[in-house]
Amino acid sequence: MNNREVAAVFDLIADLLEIKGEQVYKVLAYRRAAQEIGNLGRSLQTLWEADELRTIPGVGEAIASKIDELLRTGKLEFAEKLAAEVPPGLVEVLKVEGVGPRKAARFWKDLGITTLADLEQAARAGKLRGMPGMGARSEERILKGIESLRRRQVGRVSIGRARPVALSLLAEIERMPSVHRVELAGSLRRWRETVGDIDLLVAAEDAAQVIRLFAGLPQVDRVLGQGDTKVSVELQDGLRAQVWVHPPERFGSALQYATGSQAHNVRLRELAQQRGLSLSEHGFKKPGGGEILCDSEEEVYRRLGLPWVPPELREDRGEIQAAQRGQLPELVGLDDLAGELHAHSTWSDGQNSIEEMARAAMSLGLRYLVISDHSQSLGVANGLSIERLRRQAKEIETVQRRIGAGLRLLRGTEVEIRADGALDYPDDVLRQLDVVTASMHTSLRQAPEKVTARLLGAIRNPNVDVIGHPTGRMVEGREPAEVDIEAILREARQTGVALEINAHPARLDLDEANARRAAEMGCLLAINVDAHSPSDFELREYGVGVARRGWVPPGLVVNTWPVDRLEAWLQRWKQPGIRD
DNA sequence: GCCGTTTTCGGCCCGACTGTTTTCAGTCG
Repeated sequence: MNNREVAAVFDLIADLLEIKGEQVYKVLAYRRAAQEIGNLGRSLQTLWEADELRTIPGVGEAIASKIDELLRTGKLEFAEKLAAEVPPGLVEVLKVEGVGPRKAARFWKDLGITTLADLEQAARAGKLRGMPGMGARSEERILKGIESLRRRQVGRVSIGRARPVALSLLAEIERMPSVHRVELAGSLRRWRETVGDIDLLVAAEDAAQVIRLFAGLPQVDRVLGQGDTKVSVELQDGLRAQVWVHPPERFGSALQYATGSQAHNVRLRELAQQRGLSLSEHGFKKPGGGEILCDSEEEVYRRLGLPWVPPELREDRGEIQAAQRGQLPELVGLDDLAGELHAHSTWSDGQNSIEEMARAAMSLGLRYLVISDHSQSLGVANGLSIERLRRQAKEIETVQRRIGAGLRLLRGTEVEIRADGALDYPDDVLRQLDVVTASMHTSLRQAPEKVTARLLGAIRNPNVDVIGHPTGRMVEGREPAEVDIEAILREARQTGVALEINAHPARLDLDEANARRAAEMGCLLAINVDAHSPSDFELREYGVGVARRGWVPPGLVVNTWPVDRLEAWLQRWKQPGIRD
């Protein structure tokens, strides 16, 4: 069983226990464990073998022994007994908006409802309105919730889809009267790779007006909920958005609250309690009455004795302890990126010429650009034969002369790691290139040993500088190859090969958990956008978001380095005495 | 079920919104 499968079991247990009416803190404990395991960034199997399960936060004696049973037998007796007690179909019912564990349990015990279909039927037949606290409007709401659940299928959408929509909403709100300031909040501001909904935080005097105007925007399909300080809507394209409006003098605490994560906020509120204060989105409440207002986030953190914590770190994954010790990591930023190591042109499957790509990179202030078109076996992407690769080198030279010294063009390739593990160009061809990125695009579903061996082979080839999108995962829709990521990281650390954080929002590979593990181990990384057109350069910020969420400092990212340091690294095997 | 510069037992955040109620429970983030 892999991490995700184990996490799913604990999430299921949490749902079932909740319906059963088990005490909430037990339920929370299972959820916490599921979340930690899901974000572990290293294989649970490895920790299990080393008898280190208890080092995972939120994993104590009971959960550790359940993990042990799962990894040994692939099953969990506790979960099976629970599933016999509480119908697992109710888990779907829980996903309906407005239905929580209490109602789900009532539906089941009073009406025998055990599936989403049962619930729909009962609501249509008007059987729910007799229950305590429920009337005809509740039935309507539940039917709408079921419809919406089916339409949305998956709850979260990729950040690449949500962010542009969010920015356009933000621009609309900025134009509204009495608005001082608008910021993205929630998981978008934290740069999570998927987001549940778009959260926007507004500082304005006239909250009622902002809420009214927002609810009336043409993009809004329907209003899900509306109050004095917030409004929640579903947009025409199915995305959901939530807007909070607070007066400017409370903006800091409100932004902090709306940014989350929930787990981070819980920790902060505990810290506030230790200081005899109560923290909410409105600010701090003092015990005898009286308030402390915070117009900036810095002020919120300062009152808790902490430096400001970057939103990307706010997940309760050690950032609060690090802040208390004054040891928050220095994080790589978009401005740190000096060059791009992964760009395609019309020579393979890019949409623009080398010169167009170069000029676009220059206009963004980049100092170097590697042209890395696909290699010969990747026919679908018009991969370059050795002959075309040679001719391309001449064009790169020509373009370099035309554009001048402002941008250094480097000759590269994205060489295919073939299914048998061999690289798609012979070593003497690779040796003549400045930067070699080796990637897998085919046979990603090979057995773990095989696909890991392919990557290890590429890393050990002294001509290879970067491993491109190492696991082959796609944010929406494709699982990563089953690579032994620990082994890959160890080997990359050993050889000085950089692992790519592919910044394209469809990929984001390495993901944040693997990026964090890589940074912990001191592996070199490269934040590359894999550009196929000039506009793709704009997407680099998504890769930076992943890196920051992975606590990656700028020094480990090779394309933050100036060109002379980069070149010294590229020459690392060519110095005599090394690796002979 | 987890966890400990208050504790190995007794805690474990805080408020808005909804729908149904005359004061609140449930849900959500």
